[in-house]
Amino acid sequence: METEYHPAVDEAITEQAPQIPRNKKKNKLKKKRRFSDEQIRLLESIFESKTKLEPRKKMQLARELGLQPRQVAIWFQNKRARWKSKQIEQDYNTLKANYDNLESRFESLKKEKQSLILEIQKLSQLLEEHRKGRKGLDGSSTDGGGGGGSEYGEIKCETEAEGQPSFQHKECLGLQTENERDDVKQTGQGGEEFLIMDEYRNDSPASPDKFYGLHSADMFDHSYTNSQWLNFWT
DNA sequence: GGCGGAGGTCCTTTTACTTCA
DNA sequence: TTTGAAGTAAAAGGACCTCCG
Repeated sequence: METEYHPAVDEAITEQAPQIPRNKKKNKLKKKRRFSDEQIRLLESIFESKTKLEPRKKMQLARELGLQPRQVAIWFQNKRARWKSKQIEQDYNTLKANYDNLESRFESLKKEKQSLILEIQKLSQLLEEHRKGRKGLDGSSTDGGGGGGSEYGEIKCETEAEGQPSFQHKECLGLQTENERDDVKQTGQGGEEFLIMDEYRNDSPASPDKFYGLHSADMFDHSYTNSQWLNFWT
């Protein structure tokens, strides 16, 4: 709360800048008055350029303001304290804003993670159903056409990267013939990806980094603690 | 190098004053 | 108009540090 300054009152003070008693208890009649706007303005302007006063400058300033050098020193002292607490408040606000920002990013990533998990579950289920279907048809079909039509119309092979099955692609591998699948297993191409899917299906605690093929530490602030990440992924 | 005084800062508390319900 | 609570700035007091003789 800014208190209003009364010039009339102040005139009395600056004229007779209080003799500062070291022991105020012995001087009950001591008057304490606020500094004038002009005095404050000058003090503030000096403070802006330098927060600490050299003794010489202090004497000079005291003369200019009609104050005791000690009053000037005390004003600077109090001003530094006020300035510091303001700085702390500003720092707090900045940190809080950063924290809030991170928190909202964290929440949206959590949601994204959930929807990806659901998607994976759906796809795994489809894959499983398809495998069962293929087993039932074994011997009755020798179609080696490379997985043309399918009852699972929603799964489409969108990329065909020269025999290197992509993540999407391996779902399509499930639609290929047993022979082709065996080829993939033998060459090891895409094998680990099947493994990952199996791990996921078996509810094993597959590492998310491994699963998504990236490192969380690269995506997020390194200051995030292990336990916090653990909470995130569990 | 250790000592003590002077003078400075920082931190906490007290005091005087102002505002407002 | 008076009064008391709350807020604020000025000042005091003490701990600590540095410099200097």
